[in-house]
Amino acid sequence: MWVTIKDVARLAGVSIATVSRVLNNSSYPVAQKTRKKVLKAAEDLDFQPSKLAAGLRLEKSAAIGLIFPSFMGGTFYSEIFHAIEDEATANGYGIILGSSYGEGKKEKLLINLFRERRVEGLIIIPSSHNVDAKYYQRLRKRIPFVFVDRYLPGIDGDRITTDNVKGAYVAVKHLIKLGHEEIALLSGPEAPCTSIQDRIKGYEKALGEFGIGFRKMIETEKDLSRPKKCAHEAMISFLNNKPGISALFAVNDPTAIGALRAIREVGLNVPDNIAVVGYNDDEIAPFISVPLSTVAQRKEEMGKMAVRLLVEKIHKKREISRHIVLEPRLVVRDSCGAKSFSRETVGAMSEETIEN
Amino acid sequence: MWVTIKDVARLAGVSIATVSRVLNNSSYPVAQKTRKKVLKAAEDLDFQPSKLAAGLRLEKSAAIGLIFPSFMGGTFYSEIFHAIEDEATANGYGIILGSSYGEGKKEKLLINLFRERRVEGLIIIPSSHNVDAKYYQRLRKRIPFVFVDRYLPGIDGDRITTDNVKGAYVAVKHLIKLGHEEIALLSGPEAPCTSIQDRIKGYEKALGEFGIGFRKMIETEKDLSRPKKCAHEAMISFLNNKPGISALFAVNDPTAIGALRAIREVGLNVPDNIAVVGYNDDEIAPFISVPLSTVAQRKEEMGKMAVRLLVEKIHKKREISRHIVLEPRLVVRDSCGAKSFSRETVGAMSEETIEN
DNA sequence: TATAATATAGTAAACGTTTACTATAATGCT
DNA sequence: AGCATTATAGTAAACGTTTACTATATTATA
Repeated sequence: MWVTIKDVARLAGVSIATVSRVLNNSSYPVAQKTRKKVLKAAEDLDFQPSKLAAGLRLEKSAAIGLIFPSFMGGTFYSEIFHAIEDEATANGYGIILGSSYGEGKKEKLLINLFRERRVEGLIIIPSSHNVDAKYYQRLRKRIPFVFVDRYLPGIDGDRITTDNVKGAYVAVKHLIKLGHEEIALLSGPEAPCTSIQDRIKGYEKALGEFGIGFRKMIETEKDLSRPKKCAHEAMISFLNNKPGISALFAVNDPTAIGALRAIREVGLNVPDNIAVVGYNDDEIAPFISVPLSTVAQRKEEMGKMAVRLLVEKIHKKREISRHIVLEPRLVVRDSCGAKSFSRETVGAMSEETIEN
Repeated sequence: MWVTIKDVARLAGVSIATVSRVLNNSSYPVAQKTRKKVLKAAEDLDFQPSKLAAGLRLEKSAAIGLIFPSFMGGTFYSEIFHAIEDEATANGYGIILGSSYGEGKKEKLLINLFRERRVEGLIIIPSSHNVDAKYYQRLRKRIPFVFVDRYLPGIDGDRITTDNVKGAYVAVKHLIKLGHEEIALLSGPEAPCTSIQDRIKGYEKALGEFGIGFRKMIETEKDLSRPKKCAHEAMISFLNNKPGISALFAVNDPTAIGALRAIREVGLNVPDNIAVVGYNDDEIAPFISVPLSTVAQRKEEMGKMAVRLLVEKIHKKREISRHIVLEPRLVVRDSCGAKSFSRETVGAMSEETIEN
């Protein structure tokens, strides 16, 4: 069925060893004219060397596995994905992809499938539902992996995250500075994961620091594929109870957008009646009716660094785990009432990357 | 490094043939107690059979390759991707993924890489830039593939698309029926591909049918990763020239959203000054300031059918090509001034699937 | 001219599976 | 008991590479 190195060898009138050497341009000396014959033959036959066979022989697949919850939650994961893909390609790795839908079970299944394909490492945005911690303990000894965006608290291993406590803290503090005291928090459709939990901590921290007693968490339904709808519904029923809030911190932009719509629908105005801040700085944030203030994450860096950490680990250049924490950045637009800032202002936070 | 069938055999005290038979639960008879021993041993060793080795031996990788332009253009491709993934998983196939960024060159590169990995088939949303037609002619004889959403005009092969001429036609006709005569078309950041070209045809067709002479195409920059920004900028500079339009048909939702923002910014109102219709029915469409009227595509069906077509082809159940054309559906919301329709109304178009 | 060194090419084993073929033990039938 | 049949398990070849090792031709050196 497929053209093999043997076919090329026959056509070129040389041995398969020679073909292999030419095609991998190995350092082994091959006469120029032989080389040309081989190249010509390979070209003529449209030869594609089997990575299955090479992988078997070399005991490396040149592939890494990626596990994402879903691509439906705004552009956040998409941006990370593209960064990972670019960096992986640049490093000669192919990508095998699966979605966990936030389910630990599906995640474990995917990991096992990927292991059967002998991926050399895994990049995982871990689920927070039905997670088998023991499984991960065991996994760590068998294959390198890196957590991105979130992590599993009990599990040691490389990870790269944003400082979500800080991000949320800065966002909420900003609201407080604007004079808000009744600030609610809207959580998204994902089950509580570290990144969200940390944002909640940041929210609590800011409130606590300013001695604000008012706190309200709005929970949504758990449909990962329709984050805006979930947020919209939760918010509508929340607002119907006249909660008397003047500001809202949404744990991500899709959620914020669903909320924005709900606020409008009950006849209120953003930012005058309710100020809103989101999280992620999705591509769409500047383009909605009231441009959304939000906490930006360094998505591209996240993806890139994830691959680099992984490659480091694969090449055994390092034994101990690294935790990279990226700085968030508050982006103030109109939705939190800072109209004096004009259209877009970047908060004064440092952008340096902290490693620990 | 990895646990092999040999290790399992040794631990269980049987031959590797037996292990293989048990683990694949082949029809070949194996004594119950032997089976148990093997299963136990495999479990204890956390054995993962190598798909590289099995693939080599069986001459099939149980993987398919996916090529998307990018995941940044709204949720359209994300939804298709998830549908493909689900259906592929259900059929026992793994997914290898790459983004072409709309570039024929990158696409070709990816296809070759995927072939080296011996994918059994390809699902491609083809680029329209730098495409090597001859390459595809040749490819067709070597590996099954299916085009989704768009296709390459000269190339015969399976494909599944939406009837884009009709979709655009219905959308524009709807605008005309509302009394609009100066309707502009806003194209997106992607290079002209069949799906967009067909939408343009549908636009022309509707205008022609009603004897409307006014037609205006607004072109945007070609940055696939920032569709809204591209649309926004193009639209701003378009509106600054006081073009005197009363309606806009945007070739997709991200573009429409960028335009909406631009319209607002120059002090105009949607739908009163300018009515807008988009295309795709992205998840966000109902949630923006003015809920977006748009043409819905059957994304899930698209993804599912793509896998089914491909699997059919892989199993050689069919020689001739199939073209599946899905029906679009106009979803009328507020952005085109049909406020009498209340919040959301589904157009009366048939939903049946036409095959030809 | 004989010999060492070098350039070039080929042979064969190994990677981890699956499976056709072969071998042996257990059972059924007369 | 003797033979055919069946149940069960093992042996070895093959899939397409890479590469250590071996072989030969060519060139350099004395």
